[in-house]
Amino acid sequence: MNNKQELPWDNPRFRNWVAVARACHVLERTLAAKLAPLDLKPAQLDVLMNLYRHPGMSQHDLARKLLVGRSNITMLLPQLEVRGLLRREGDEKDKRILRLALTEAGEALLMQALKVHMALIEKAMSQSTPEQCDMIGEQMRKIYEVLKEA
Amino acid sequence: MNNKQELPWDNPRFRNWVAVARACHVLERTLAAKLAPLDLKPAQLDVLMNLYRHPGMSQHDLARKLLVGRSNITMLLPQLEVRGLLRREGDEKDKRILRLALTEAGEALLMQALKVHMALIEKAMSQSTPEQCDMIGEQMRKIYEVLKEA
DNA sequence: TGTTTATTGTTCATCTTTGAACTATTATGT
DNA sequence: ACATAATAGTTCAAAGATGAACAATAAACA
Repeated sequence: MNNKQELPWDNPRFRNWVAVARACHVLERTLAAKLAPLDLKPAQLDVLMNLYRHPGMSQHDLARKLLVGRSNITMLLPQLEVRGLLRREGDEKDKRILRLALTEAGEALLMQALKVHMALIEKAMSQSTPEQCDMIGEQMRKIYEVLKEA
Repeated sequence: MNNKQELPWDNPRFRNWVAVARACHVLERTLAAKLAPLDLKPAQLDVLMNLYRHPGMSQHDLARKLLVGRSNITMLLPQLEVRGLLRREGDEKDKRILRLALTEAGEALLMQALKVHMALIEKAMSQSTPEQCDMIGEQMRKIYEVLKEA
């Protein structure tokens, strides 16, 4: 009963996805190290990035964008609010909702952090042609869509 | 001073990498949900997979493979050892080293978990042609190599 | 040999993340 | 209007991950 041929490691999709996961993991850890001088963690940078692009979003929206629980956001935001990087103001129509936005300081720190992030990604993907890079992004967006509602 | 054109979101590499990270994140969370019935977490599955492929490896080797700290391994292994999924035996030549290997039960559980993992990856990457899939894996392995020694 | 340096694994304090239970507010349905 | 559902955010306890300090062992080298 030799079922070695059915092992995942012989399957290209499996092997290649493992490579994706490993690349993600190592890039995340490298980013954490490079962000340390700014006293910022990857999760916090994700928050700042999303608030920059979607000012006025609620904590619930933010949690969904970041693929984390709402309680995680609750624990994460006060640190950034105390540092004066973002504002939270109650929605006037719906008193349950807190609307989030970056402050000037938050935007300034974000720009510094983005330089670091950008440089790292440039370095990581410097081996890919623009066509390869776009194709990768396209496939990954498909994967996200397939799994989002699973 | 309009520097919008220099923002990362206008950079294809940045946008595409964000898609990679999101796909990774959502697949990891989906995997965690699908592994729950086996009482196994993704990190534990990673351990079992590595021990299957590299029986006799040390905890230090395992930590490097998984891109985590040694202390993480120390905290992770006893749970699996108590469940009878793996063995730890001291190396005879070097008494510092503990050699790791799966038990029969560990191998059996791994096979079940791999079915789940495999099915999920198949579903996620079903939209990609074999050529696209291989190219993605190739690029990701390059990224890993570039960042490994950063 | 004897001393210093490196390596392996553990411990521990700290930080992060998670999910369930809870409060307050809004929406729905009768 | 009133009761019931659903939603936004918080709290809290438990689990996970991290890195520094440590003990035991091995390696390097004088």
